[in-house]
Amino acid sequence: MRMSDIIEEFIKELFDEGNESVEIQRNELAEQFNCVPSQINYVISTRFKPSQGYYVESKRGGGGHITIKKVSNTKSDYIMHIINNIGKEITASEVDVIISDFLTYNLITKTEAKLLKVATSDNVLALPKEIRDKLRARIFKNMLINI
Amino acid sequence: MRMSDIIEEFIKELFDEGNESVEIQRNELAEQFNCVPSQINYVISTRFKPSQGYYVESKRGGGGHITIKKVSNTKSDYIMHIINNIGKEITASEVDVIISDFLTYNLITKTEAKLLKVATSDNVLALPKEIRDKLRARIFKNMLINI
DNA sequence: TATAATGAAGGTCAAAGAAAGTCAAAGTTT
DNA sequence: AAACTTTGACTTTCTTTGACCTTCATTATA
Repeated sequence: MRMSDIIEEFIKELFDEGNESVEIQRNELAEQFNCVPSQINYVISTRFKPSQGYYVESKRGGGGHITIKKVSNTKSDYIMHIINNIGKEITASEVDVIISDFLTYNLITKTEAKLLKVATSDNVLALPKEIRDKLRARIFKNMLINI
Repeated sequence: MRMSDIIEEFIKELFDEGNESVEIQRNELAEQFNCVPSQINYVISTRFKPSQGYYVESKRGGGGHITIKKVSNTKSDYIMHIINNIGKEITASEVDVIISDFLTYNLITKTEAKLLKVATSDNVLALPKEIRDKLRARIFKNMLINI
């Protein structure tokens, strides 16, 4: 196992004790794992990225430290925003646009995309248009809430 | 016997110890069998294809490795069987039972389960019962096909 | 007291190293 | 001849390392 993985694991274990944020000291940690300090930076920048749900702060100088916080994904924020902006009705092609957006930004998996799409497709929702677009909006919004 | 067959056999033996996935190191293995590293790629791409029930992941760089996973293709079989046995209508509670079954057998993720559930729930499908159960069956079956 | 020096952190970046991937040519089998 | 296998040169990706930079707190000095 690589050094970076070991360090990553170590830090993640610190979160396991129910902590929402974890404070480390770069040099201390580097010494503990017998690696150069900058390797800690490498681990943080590859394994604790915002896209992975972490937010990092630090302070230099005497008594400096690095604080890693677990953040509730901005993911849901964006999806929430979309949900709030869908009205009472929505067409299949509007849904399509939103889904490919989500895919582009990696907010949903391919399978999830397919599920969203098929559950809101015209074929499946074989109903009169007035009802269909309303129902689609309801289905879509409710599914999104559960992503 | 060809080198490729020997390597194939060797890897398959690793699975015999009940492992669901096997991790190898390309260079190490190549050295062990006295062949060039790229031959390992050849073996993997000809003998461990998805169509043969395997899924391969890898990582380069220091401590890199290749992970070969056996994928249960009973998955789609079982789901297919369920799909074929859903009639023209289905109730929310029947859907519930099927979903928790799938979860139990790890055929779907939690998110997928939630999506299936919400897209077929009575709340979302606020329609007269005769239409509702038919629509639900259509939505559910079509979603399942896409899992 | 205001400022300068010092030391203690952490940050950056690029080079070196370690694997794995690709692809086409050469060799074998069928 | 067609299909499959072996080989190796070259590429891409990820990790490790180290030299040098910036920031902050504390202590010494004008």
